[in-house]
Amino acid sequence: MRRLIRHNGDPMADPIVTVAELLLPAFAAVGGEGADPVVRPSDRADAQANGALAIAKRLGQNPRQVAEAVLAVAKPMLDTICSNVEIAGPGFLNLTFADHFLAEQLGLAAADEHLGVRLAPVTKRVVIDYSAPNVAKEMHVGHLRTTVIGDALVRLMTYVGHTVIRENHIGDWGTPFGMLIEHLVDLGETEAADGLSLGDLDGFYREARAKFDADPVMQDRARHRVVLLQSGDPETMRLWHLLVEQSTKHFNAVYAKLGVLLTDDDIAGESMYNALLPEVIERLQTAGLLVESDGADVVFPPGFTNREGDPLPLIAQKRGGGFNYSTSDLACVIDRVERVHGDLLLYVVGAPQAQHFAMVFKVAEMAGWLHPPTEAVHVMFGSVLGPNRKMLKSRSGEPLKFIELIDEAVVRAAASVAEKNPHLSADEQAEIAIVIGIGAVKYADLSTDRIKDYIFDWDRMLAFDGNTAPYLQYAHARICSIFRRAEIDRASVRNDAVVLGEPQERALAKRLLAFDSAVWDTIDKYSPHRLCTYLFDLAQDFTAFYEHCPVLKAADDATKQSRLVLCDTTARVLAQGLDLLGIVAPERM
RNA sequence: GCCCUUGUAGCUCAGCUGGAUAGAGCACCGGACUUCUAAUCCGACGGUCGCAGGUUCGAAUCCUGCCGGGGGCGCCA
Repeated sequence: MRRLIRHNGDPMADPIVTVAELLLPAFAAVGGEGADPVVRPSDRADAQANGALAIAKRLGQNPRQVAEAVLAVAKPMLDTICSNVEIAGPGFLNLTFADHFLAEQLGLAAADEHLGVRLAPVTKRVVIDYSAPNVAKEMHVGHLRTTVIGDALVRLMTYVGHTVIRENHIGDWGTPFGMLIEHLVDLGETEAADGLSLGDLDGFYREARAKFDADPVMQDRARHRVVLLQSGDPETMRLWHLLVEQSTKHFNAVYAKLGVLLTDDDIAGESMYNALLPEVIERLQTAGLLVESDGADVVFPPGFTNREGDPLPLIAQKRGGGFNYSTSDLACVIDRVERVHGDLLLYVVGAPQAQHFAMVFKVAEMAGWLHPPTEAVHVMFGSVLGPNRKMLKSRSGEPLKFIELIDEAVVRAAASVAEKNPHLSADEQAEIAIVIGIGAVKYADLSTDRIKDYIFDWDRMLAFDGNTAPYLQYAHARICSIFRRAEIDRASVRNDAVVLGEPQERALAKRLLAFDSAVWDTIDKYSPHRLCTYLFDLAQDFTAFYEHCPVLKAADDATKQSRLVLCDTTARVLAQGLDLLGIVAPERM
């Protein structure tokens, strides 16, 4: 990958970052080592450095004088990239970038395959746990957020150079499998396999559950079958595998439709950790953490209490010797640290499990399995709500199936495409409808702060105005249209000179250069909505530019070439940004 | 009861490692298509940032308390 380098040897970056680095020595000279310039985008100028106020407070000095002292040191450097620098208010340093600097920086970004986004200074092995559907159950809306957010994080981490290990922690183990396997036996393998391959996983599960609930004989058989499963009985394993196989076919069909990166190679189901579970107990025992309580073997991590205010245990081994999901998640930590050698473990799991993971991570730390710099993070998220602010359900009251969700999105998008752009061929319309429909669903999910619940609203997510995928995709398609119409090769303009005249050109250039910060901000907080907000701002800046600055009919050739660079770079940032979210940007729509 | 999380414009949401007048979008109102896709743009309207204290030169942002929403709190995952 070709990377462009700034004069100082560092890769290029957002000008805000560049100027912050530039100011660092001046602030250190006045405020002492490590004094933060606190550079932020400003509506009074291009950037403002607020660091003088903090220094003044710490040293008990007049903030304006501190700002002046900083400026005295930094002025020669700033003059190379700023057209105006002034001290304002109580001691803000307001910085206006010189047009030639922005133009030059944009030229570098345009020529850069990585669009000016810095690579990670240290490459980590990032293990990302996401999606995690259950075997013998259909994927439903409850898997939407983990799948979409997790996949975006995979793409983001990969983009900045980290090594990413995807793990799909499917629910393929545990007591329900006794019942499911017995039901399979009752139906006969061939018939059961046929039924399952039709995709009626939920029907199969429902029948098994009904039989189990009604019939004590079935309960006995199921219990016995669980024992066989736990002990690795070959015939039982073969039947179990049949269930897993049919289910993963279904998962893969969903992932393929959605454009999710997960494959069979990423499956790291609960069953995988089964062999490790006794070792977890042994190691907890050795570490002296295991306590017997009510017949179960538990660990009491400090800081957790129950209803009565008593210490809350993490149950490692149930009364009677069985294991549970805590045991499994502890094994999982061990595996990801010691076998996979992950430096950063991300768990993209819903917010209700916050306490569970806090306890698991705590116990893993106490046992010495998890220690800095290795870090485990529960990337939690809120629920998807229906218009009534309750959990989203289908008409029948069941959780909305994933396949139905996708299909409806595509049908709705197809209606819009047919209405707005009827002259496209049927094939092309169908293709675009898929990209728009699925993009809309994903974007709606990613564009709000993941920690909060959000209301699932078809009309809003498929609207062409506002912070939606179609709006961004449309901006991208319009740019492609310019090049198509003029028969200009996109790549051919990437080394052309940039000239910034109109305010819309300048605003667009500044925004394009902020892609770097947007990507990193998103990664630092594991919050894809930050990238969404950026892309929406970019699309708005672009359409403003598009309305005010004719490209192909620009006044002179230099302006036209420069605007083509702006257009091409915008399209690339939009397409790349959407791709990082797992969304496709079509060339026409 | 304890813990976690959340409360910003009529609606849906940004902003929350404290910074100068709180931002979008939708809806509503007024403009702009013989002009690179009007699936768009420009403008106007609209908020005691749940309430009350505190810290600070400065608080939507940090701290405390209260009120409201959601979730969790021993052998399901």
